[in-house]
Amino acid sequence: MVTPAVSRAERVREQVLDATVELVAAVGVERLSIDEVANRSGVAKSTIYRHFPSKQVLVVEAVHACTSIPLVTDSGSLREDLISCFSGMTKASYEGRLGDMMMSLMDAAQRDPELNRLVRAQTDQKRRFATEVLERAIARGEVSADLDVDLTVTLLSGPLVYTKLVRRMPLTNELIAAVVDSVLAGIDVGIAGGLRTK
Amino acid sequence: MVTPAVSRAERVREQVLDATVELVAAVGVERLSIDEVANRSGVAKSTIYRHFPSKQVLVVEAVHACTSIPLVTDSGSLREDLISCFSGMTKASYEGRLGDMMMSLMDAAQRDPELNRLVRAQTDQKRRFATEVLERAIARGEVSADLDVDLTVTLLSGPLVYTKLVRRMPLTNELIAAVVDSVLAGIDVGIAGGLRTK
DNA sequence: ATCGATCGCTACGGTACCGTAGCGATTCGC
DNA sequence: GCGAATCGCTACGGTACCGTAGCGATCGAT
Repeated sequence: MVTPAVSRAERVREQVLDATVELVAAVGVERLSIDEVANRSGVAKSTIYRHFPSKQVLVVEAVHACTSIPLVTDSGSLREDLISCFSGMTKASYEGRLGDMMMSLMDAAQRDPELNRLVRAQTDQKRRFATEVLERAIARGEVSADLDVDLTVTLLSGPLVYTKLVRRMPLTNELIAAVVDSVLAGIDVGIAGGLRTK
Repeated sequence: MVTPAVSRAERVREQVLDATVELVAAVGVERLSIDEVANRSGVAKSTIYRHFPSKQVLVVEAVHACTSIPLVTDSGSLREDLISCFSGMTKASYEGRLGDMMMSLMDAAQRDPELNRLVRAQTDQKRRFATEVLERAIARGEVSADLDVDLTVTLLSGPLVYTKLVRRMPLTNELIAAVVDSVLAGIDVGIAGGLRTK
């Protein structure tokens, strides 16, 4: 038999992580059981333990496996960049497989230091992307340097996360645009009026 | 012995609910066990089952037991009312004992219809309070009737919930005021400029 | 004071999951 | 191809929790 494209070890690893993602999305982190992962993945429980020493590690790697880093655009327009940025980020993190895990992940992160670091790192990264977009706008004079960037990121992220996680409503492009436009409108008159030059 | 102020049944009920709140805050809804509630409350497991037929019911009643309805002020100033409204609501729901349960509660609500109704009802009620405040401002002409009230409530609630649940940072009065002021600034110029008459 | 209701306590069988071990079968590196 | 590593499978003892039952003690209403 020829050597397959992916080794057996890799194939096993993928199957296990895939089943883990499905299970966490379905029953949550707390009720995730290795037995069930073994059943769904078709991988023996003993083999799972050979690859992942603990449930904690398994979940962390499963999250990593379905985490994608969205592109940060630089169109020259703050509005366009923010919409693009938040559209990419929210759809990557709060929809699809990762989105289905997110709530349970955040809950478990309150008690698990490892998961806490993971979730916090992802949150911080998303905030950094948005911060970059805002600081570029400041650099080119589109927005006043007096802008409270951190608050603005919260004003932008909050409503979207709240809509998805708490209200469990879809994150439409219309909503993202409406949030961005509303916050930009606030920036326009925010500090002393006419701070946004464009 | 004289008849106590509260009957034994009431005292038992309180002890059980109290221990349940503590435990849910500590280990989450999923890992809540009746055995542990019995240990912490000093109430026998069999007695707990006499009062609460299932863990589901127990959690729901425990949440009800530490839920308070904040007052909705009517100062005549939209800004003051919003700050007062969100200050009361967020501190009632996202801080203290209920706040410690909230994340786990929302996670469990994704899989438990009963908890889902409970969480959704609380969210809807908070939104209704904020909606009332905004509609009163519209009625007295402080804000244009064209205002998208639902979006505005999301713009106000989102950043606060996000700050508390996702970032796990304290909800200071400064933050609440900053969010309210930012959103109000956006409303001012939001639709056609100068919609806020005051 | 009495008597029924309630409670604390203990124990039970049943279930689910843990993490490990042994042993053929399969696969991979050489 | 051949040896070694890996895997699937089964089984194991141990733990935690479930929901129920029995029984003596306590409480509460009359």
